[in-house]
Amino acid sequence: MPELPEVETVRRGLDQWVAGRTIATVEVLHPRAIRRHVPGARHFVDSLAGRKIGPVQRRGKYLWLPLDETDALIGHLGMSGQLLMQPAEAPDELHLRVRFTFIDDGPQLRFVDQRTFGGLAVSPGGAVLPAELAHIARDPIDPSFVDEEFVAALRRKKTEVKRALLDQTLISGVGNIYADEALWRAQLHGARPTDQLTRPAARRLLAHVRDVLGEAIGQGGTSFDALYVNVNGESGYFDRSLNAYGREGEPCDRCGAPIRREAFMNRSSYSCPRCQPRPRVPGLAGVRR
DNA sequence: AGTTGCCCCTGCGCGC
DNA sequence: TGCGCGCAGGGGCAAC
Repeated sequence: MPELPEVETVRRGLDQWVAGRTIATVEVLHPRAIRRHVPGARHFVDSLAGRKIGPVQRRGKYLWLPLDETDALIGHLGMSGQLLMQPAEAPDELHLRVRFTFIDDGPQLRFVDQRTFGGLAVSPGGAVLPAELAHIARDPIDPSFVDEEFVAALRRKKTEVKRALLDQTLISGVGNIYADEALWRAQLHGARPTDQLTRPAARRLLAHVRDVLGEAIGQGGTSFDALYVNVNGESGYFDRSLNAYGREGEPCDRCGAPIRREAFMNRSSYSCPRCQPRPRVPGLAGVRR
């Protein structure tokens, strides 16, 4: 569920609550939550106890907590993961997977994940940038993101533009909601072939991606239900600003035509049938419906 | 080598 | 009331 704005909101909260604190104990309540930590649960627990956490980092939808400026604890929220700060006396959440306590006896850090697509792992030597995240591109909020490199790489691809936006090795942090929102703003249908986009069109799309992500961060992300909340259990408010995602049948905020929903990769895409017409003569990438 | 699908899970809302 | 189906903010990896 969480995309860049939601993960960034969690990162900021985590940074306030855990940076500078030292882990006392770690409890793994579900093995799937650390399946990416190959050496196993015992090793995971042992390599975290006594470690001091540094400033919380993010790339795309991944988070990491530097440990003593050497290793890192990597986290991904998947579709339903939460990182929550809780007092020790708070009852265990139904889907509590991993619990961290600290030597200061302050609030616990809890990883809660209904669908278990998320997970945690320790990255040896990963404090600056975990090697496990080397394949993740920079996100468009990152000051080191190079716009013209993205524009060129996008236009080199032979795929549909929405698929490209979701490709975390090309541009990270964008998921199903914000891809649809950026495409709505750019008035592009997601099935448009990337190699037919002009440079100006690609630049406009990138600007809209960056804008919508930034605005959503300002609202604390998008919450449709209790599955996405920040570290204090609070919802975000960007759902009020959505123009396309989840709005099937509602009037387009630009032209009034009813927003359409189309099947896309076992999910859905939302767009305006008038502002975002399907590509006319489909190239090879545009045949699929 | 680049691109496309399948699959991993749990829970909720809907229609019958 | 109950059950089956479709659907949900993601991504790794096998198969083309």
